[in-house]
Amino acid sequence: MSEETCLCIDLRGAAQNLTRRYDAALAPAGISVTQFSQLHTIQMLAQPTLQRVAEATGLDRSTLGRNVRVLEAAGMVSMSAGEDARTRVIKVTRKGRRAFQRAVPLWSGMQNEMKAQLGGERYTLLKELLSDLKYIPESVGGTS
Amino acid sequence: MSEETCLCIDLRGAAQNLTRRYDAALAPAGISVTQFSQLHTIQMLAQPTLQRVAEATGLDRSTLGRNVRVLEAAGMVSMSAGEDARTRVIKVTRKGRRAFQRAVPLWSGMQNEMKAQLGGERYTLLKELLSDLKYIPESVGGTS
DNA sequence: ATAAAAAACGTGTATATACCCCTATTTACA
DNA sequence: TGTAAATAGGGGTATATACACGTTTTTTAT
Repeated sequence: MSEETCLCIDLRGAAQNLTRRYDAALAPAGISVTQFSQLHTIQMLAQPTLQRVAEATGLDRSTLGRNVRVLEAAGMVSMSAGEDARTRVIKVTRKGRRAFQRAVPLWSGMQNEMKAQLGGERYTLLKELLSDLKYIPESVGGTS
Repeated sequence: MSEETCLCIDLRGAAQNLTRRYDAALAPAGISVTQFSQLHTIQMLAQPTLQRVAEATGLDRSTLGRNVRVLEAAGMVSMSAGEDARTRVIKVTRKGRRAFQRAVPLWSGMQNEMKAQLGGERYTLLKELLSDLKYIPESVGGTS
């Protein structure tokens, strides 16, 4: 009798739940898991434009812009004009690097906690399944 | 060399992706997947209070209140004072029921699309893993 | 060289979400 | 019974997110 639950809603619920847990774990470093992830991306890309970061994260450009504004207000990143006058280049500040570094072990702790909770094999499986969900097939049913 | 990705961020990405797909699928019925899910919950609970729905969905009460306000503005639900003067009771309107009914086959289509994309066994596995993620263990490492 | 197309960004608007604090009402207890 | 505690909601504030539209700058094609 129990009805089938919505995969999308279940995914969102799990994401919200984990967000709370990760945010709580990172709190001592003064950043959220969103900020942690974005600082990481910006550092990796080395002075990228908003567009680059948006592509790398899969987020909408305007979303990214607003998220980065939060990081900027917190003094974690700074923006400056790029060579291409249309662009603005993002740099992680010293404060941002320090916060990120402090967050790394806390984040690792949470990742390990999740591996422990799910079990290593199931953790790997979940990562794989989530990776599959990133790809939107043109037509799942097939056209022919 | 490839660095480990954040489980939380991966989950959120998948959830955002699926939300887009489900929303697109439900668009002909005039509701989003959020609204679909909430209409379903409200119908199941039969004239519940905000609190009841919040508990059932695992969302914050204030979040629920704001979501329901959107449904109310769309004419999908109506609110009226409950016996307990502190509460407000939510009812799905005829319009809401019609929209929900029209959405059901579209939603089922998406669910099947996801099963097809992942494969039935992996779909089931994913549901199981997501269910596990709903439970926050007091202490994963164990205290004793 | 110029006009059209494309790219990068900002803003407006809207939903989804959470946390905190305040108010009104109900319940429990002493 | 009268007061303290618990419960249900509302509103403020803030982040995360997307889409549509407009502006500026660069590229491309003629």
